[in-house]
Amino acid sequence: MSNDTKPAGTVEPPRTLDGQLCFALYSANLAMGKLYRQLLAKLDLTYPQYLVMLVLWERDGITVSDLGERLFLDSATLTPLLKRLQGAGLVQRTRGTADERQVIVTLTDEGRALREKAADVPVDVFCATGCEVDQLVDLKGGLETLRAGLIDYNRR
Amino acid sequence: MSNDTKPAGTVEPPRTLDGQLCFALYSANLAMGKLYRQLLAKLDLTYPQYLVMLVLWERDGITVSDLGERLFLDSATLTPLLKRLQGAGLVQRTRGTADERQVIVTLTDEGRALREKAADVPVDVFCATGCEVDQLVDLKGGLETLRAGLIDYNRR
DNA sequence: CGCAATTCAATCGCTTGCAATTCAATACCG
DNA sequence: CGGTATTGAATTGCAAGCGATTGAATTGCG
Repeated sequence: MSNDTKPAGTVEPPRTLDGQLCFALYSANLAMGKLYRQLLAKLDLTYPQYLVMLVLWERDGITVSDLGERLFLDSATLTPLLKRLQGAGLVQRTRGTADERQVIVTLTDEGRALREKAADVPVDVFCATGCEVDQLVDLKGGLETLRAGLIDYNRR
Repeated sequence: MSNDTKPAGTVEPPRTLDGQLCFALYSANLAMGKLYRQLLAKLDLTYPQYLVMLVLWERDGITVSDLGERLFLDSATLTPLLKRLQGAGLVQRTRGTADERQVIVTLTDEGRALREKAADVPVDVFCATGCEVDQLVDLKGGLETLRAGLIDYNRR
């Protein structure tokens, strides 16, 4: 569970797989992805597609860039994904009128309706974790702090 | 930072993207991946390839299955990845003698030597997080607990 | 105004991740 | 022993992610 004994006052970075935060993050994310794949199968959504829908259910009619900023993804990932959502009839993509470079992503009636069918997903996820609420709240906070630090660093 | 006000005694699952643990996990993992891509570029390793090397540096000469069990990945992911590592001259793949179904993955001298060149990666990662050690230790523990719960659930 | 710099989305090429399937080798059981 | 079940790795097909580039629209600056 804990690290090896370490000399006081020294930070000893781990050399083992299980000692690394990155692997805990990586593998927990894989496990979460597998859970969502299972839960979202009945909605015919993938996990990233679900995240896009979450954004659109919050704020409909946003640009690809805005979606990307929200999800930390770029157009190389979003464009094909949005085309698949459009193919599934959940989303419409239209060029902006004011600025024709932009593409506005809009929910269809079907896309809006899917929100109800997805309503119990978060509850199912919570149950699947088998964790206490407080623990998950702490975890979420820690992840957000980590993310902020990494993004800060990634932007040099 | 915190959720909306919630009625006492009720767990109210969030409906917003930022309210979801899964998104914190997903996006922190993306940010971590970007950091590793940057740090590993000079080693000509991808992030998953680095994780494989971490395992091999701990225990050389293991099967593809063992690797998969350790990393929560299957042969469909590992086989092409290992072929690329072999192409890079870091790894050798040989059929097991006792059981010819198995493939034993072994480090080459070059693969072993790479360990030294990768020695400072964990330190760099720690610095990049901008977090306190205690915070990261807590986070790692929380992620491992979450992972355990999810894996338990995923196995029905 | 006119032209260079920037921005936005799309595209290409590559590497994961995984469900489903295949094929060979081994284990199991009557 | 012989045949079936299981196991291990590989393969196929698809959906992310992302670096790098492209092309078109807009901005900005002299």
